[in-house]
Amino acid sequence: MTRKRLTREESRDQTRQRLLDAALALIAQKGLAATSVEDIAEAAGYSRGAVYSNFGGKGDLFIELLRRDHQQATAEFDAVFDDALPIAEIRERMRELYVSLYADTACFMNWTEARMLAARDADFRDKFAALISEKCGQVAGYVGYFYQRLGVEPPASPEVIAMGFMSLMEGVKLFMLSSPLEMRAQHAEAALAVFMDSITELATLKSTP
Amino acid sequence: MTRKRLTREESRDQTRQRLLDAALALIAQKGLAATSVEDIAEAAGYSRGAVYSNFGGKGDLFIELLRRDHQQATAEFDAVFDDALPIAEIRERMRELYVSLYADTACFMNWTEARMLAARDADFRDKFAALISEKCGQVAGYVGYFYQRLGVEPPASPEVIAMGFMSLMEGVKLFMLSSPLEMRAQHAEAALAVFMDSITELATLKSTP
DNA sequence: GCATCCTAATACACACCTGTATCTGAATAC
DNA sequence: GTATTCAGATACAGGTGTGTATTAGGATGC
Repeated sequence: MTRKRLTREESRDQTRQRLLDAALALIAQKGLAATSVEDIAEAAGYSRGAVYSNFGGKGDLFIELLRRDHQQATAEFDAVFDDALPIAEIRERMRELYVSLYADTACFMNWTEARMLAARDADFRDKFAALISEKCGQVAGYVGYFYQRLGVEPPASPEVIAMGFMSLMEGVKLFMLSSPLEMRAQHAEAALAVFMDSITELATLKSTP
Repeated sequence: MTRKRLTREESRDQTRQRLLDAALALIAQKGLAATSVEDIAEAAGYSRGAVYSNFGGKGDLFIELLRRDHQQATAEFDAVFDDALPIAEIRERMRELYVSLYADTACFMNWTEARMLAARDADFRDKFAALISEKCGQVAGYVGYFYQRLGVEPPASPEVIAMGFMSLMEGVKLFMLSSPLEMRAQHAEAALAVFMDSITELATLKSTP
């Protein structure tokens, strides 16, 4: 019971975080359209007024949710991407990070929901673009770094490889969540391995002719 | 004006097809949740009564829409997959079919919407599974056929390769529609080529050691 | 040509959501 | 300790949706 007395600002931030947490879970579960402002507020332990007081509305809150998630991921990403570390260490940490990110189904569902929204709504697409652009840059940096370390000419620009990689991941994950009987976890791994191994094996073969 | 006088059954079928066509376009554009029964009926030139008279409701109509699309794709698929034709001919026709299917954005959006729904709703997932299962079988058959003709051991089961292939396609397409500035058409092609070429090139290399 | 049947239109009852406007009570300032 | 400020609750007005029950009118059968 040593709960610290919160200042106004801290309290407000706590409210925002709780609302975002509730929205994360609910939207992942029911979808953005099926989730009402009331649902979110209630799940967070507030009333609708709290949402309108803290965000412009449901759409605004959703963007904020994506932004927060993106920032968190960026922070974790940056922590791994440290030039001082040996390449093997970076690779291993990156693999762990990827596994943990990939396991987060709620976030995945929300990003996919966002993609659908972006495909349909030009306004949202513009806001979404800023986030995706950064994310692409990060992954492309990682891809370029590894091809450079390997001393192999990449089969396409790092940006293109990065986007292909992300697309493959997202496609496999959505397939798995929507058709779990067809695409079991082991199949997903195998499918990813086929594509990834082909690329890396080919790169390795070409690096030592 | 030689419009044939329709029998009741023909008339009813026409109504159903028009409703499905309208739903196809509207749901692709606005999403399932944001499309009301009234929207669909009105776009098709009917009133809501027509929908409830022909389908169980919006959800039922959506499943029917997917089923119809699946059947059409199956028919086109079967037409190409003819053992009597030389392999090169099949390959070329398959490529054309794939390009035309891939270009159909409205259908793609609806299938992706269906995937999201399936990921969230167990009941829908079961109905969806039947369609996806068949589709996977078709593509897997195609994959197996080609590896067999090539005389190369596939790097994974045809089913797994098929699902990986489908996931990649869908992932790239969704990326392109949601982030058109990042993933332009040429990038999408390049990204697909990287993965596909790696696999086929590797297979070819291994077939002639 | 009349009775029947069936498709689709219309009317109704109910539920839900949004956004704004107003209010309340607790935190801050002096 | 009183006044002020602000986060969040509550009330309200308006709009939209669903599914069912009823109705109208053209197609079918005899």
